[in-house]
Amino acid sequence: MEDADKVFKALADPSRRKVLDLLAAGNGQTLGALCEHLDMKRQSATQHIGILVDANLVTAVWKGREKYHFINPVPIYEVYERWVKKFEQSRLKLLND
Amino acid sequence: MEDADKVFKALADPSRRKVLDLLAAGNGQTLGALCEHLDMKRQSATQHIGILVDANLVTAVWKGREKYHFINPVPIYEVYERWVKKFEQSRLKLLND
DNA sequence: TTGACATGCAGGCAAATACCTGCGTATTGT
DNA sequence: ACAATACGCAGGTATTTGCCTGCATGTCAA
Repeated sequence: MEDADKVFKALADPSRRKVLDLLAAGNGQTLGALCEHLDMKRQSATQHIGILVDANLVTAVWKGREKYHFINPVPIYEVYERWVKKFEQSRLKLLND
Repeated sequence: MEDADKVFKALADPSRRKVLDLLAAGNGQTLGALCEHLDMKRQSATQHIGILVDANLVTAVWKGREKYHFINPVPIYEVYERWVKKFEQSRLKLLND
C-alpha cells in the first residue's frame, strides 16, 4: 500500500484520531492509559494503534512490561504538503469571488 | 457521521483522490470524462463520486444529459485547520532536535 | 517464587466497502 | 421519430474492517 493511502486510511477512523488527540494532549502514554479513554476492549485498541504505527503516525517504545506511544507529526505534514497546498490556490480564488 | 469523518473516509481511497487530482487538473469535467482515467466501470465511479459529494469535496451540476463536477477545496482546508496545525508545533520542535 | 499486571496472538463474526452486472430513464442529434 | 448517448438505480458478491472472546507470554513486586 502507498504511504499516502496508509496515512489517510489511518486517519479515516474517529477512534484512531482520538488516539492522536490523546497523544497530542500527553505524549508517551501506555496502551492501558490510552484505553481508559477509548470505548472498546484493549485488544481492539491495539489493532487501531497498529494501524497508526504502520502509517508511521505513532511510534511505540517498550520499557519493561509497558509500551509507550509517541506521535510522529511528519506524515501528517506530508499529507498537507501534497493534498492541502495544492487546493489552497483555488480556495483563495473562491474567497475572492 | 461527523464531517471530519466523511472527509477523511472520502480521502482514504486512491481512486477518489485521483478524481480530485483530475478535477484539479481540469475543473468541471463530466462523469464520462473522469471515467476515462479510472480503471473501473462507470457505475463504480459514480459511487466514489457520490462519496466525494457527500463529503462536500465535490459539487455536481446537471446540464442537459451531462453532469459536470467541480472541486470544493473548503473541507480539505478545514481538515488542515483542525489536524495539521495542531501537530505543526511538535513537528518544528522535532526539527530542532 | 508466585501472583498480579501489561500486553500479544489467534480466531470468529457482523457490518461496511468496492467492485460488478443488468436494466431503466432522460436527452440529444439525425 | 428513433437510435445513440449520458447517466441513475437495484441487487449480488468477495474482501476488508472493527469489534469481540479466549488464551499465551513476559515483567514486576511482595
